[in-house]
Amino acid sequence: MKNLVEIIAKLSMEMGLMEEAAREQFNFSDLTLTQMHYLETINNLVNPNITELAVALKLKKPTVTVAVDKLMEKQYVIKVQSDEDRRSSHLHLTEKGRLINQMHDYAHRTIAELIIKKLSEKEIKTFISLFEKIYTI
Amino acid sequence: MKNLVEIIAKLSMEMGLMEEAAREQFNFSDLTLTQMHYLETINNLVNPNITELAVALKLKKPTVTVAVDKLMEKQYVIKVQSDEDRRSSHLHLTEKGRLINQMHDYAHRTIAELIIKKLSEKEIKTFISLFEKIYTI
DNA sequence: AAATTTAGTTAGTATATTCTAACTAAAAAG
DNA sequence: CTTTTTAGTTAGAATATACTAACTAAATTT
Repeated sequence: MKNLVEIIAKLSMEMGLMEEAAREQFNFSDLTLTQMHYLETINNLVNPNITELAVALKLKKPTVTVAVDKLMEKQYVIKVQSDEDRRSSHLHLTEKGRLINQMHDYAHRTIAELIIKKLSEKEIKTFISLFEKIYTI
Repeated sequence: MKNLVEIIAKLSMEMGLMEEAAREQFNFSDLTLTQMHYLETINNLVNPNITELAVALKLKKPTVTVAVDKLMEKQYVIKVQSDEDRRSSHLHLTEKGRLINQMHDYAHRTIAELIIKKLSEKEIKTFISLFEKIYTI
C-alpha cells in the first residue's frame, strides 16, 4: 500500500509537469488560470448552460455570466440559444477553445511515450490489461 | 500506443477528480485557485526566496511580494531571513500551509485504494514492479 | 572606497474575480 | 390567465492579480 501511494504520488507529479509543459507549448498566454479552469469545466460538462456551469464551479450566476462574456470576447466560447428553453443558452468551445483538448492529448502522449520507452512489448500489454481491470465497474 | 494514451487520459481525469474531492475535504475556502498554486509551488521548490518563486511562476517580483504578503496575513506562509544574504528571505509553509501535502496524500491514497480493490495481491506486485521500471533513469 | 548589481518593497494602475441587489423575459404552476 | 419560478443579465462594490516605475538596502565588482 505504501509503495503504491508513492507511485501514485510520483505519477501525479509527473503528470502535473507534463501538463505544465504542454500548457507552455500551446501558449494560452491570453488566458488566466481561472479562465483555463472555466474552459476545462465547459469541456467536461459538454455544452452546459450558465446555471450548470455555475453549479459545477460553485460560483454565483452573475459571476459566471461576466466571466463567460470575457471568454466570448476572446473567442474561446460561443453561446447557442436553446430551442427548448429560449431563456437559456448552451456554451460551446470554439475551435480555439478546443485546443485545450489537444493540449491534454499532448501531455498524455508524452507520458505514454515515456512508458513505452521503459517497458518491453509484453510488459506494456500487462500494464494495459491491469489498467483495464482497474477501470471496470 | 492508442490504448495507452487512453489509459493515461482516464487516469489523469480520475486523479483530477480525486484532487478536487480532496480539496473539498480539506476546505481551503479562504484561498483562491491562484493562492493554492503559490502554495504548491513554494512546497515544490522547498523554501524558495521571492526571486526564485517569481521565476518559477513566471511573474514579476512585485507581483509575488504582494501575493506572498497576503498568504502571510492568512497564516499560510512565513518568511525566514537568510543568514548568507540579509536582503533575502526564504519562504516556508506554516503548519496550516503544509496541509496541502496532506490533501495530496489523501487523493493519492484514495486512488491507491481504488486500485487495490480491483487487483489481486499478485497483480498489485506486478503493477508496482512495472512502475519501478518506468521510474528508473 | 566608489560604482554597480541584486533582492526585495512601495506606490499606482489596469484588469480579473467574485459577490449582492435589482432587474427582464420566458416557462411552469395555480 | 394571473402568479410564481427559473434563466440569465446589468450595475455596483470589494478583493485579487498582475504590471511598470521608482525606491531602499545589502552584496558584489571594479
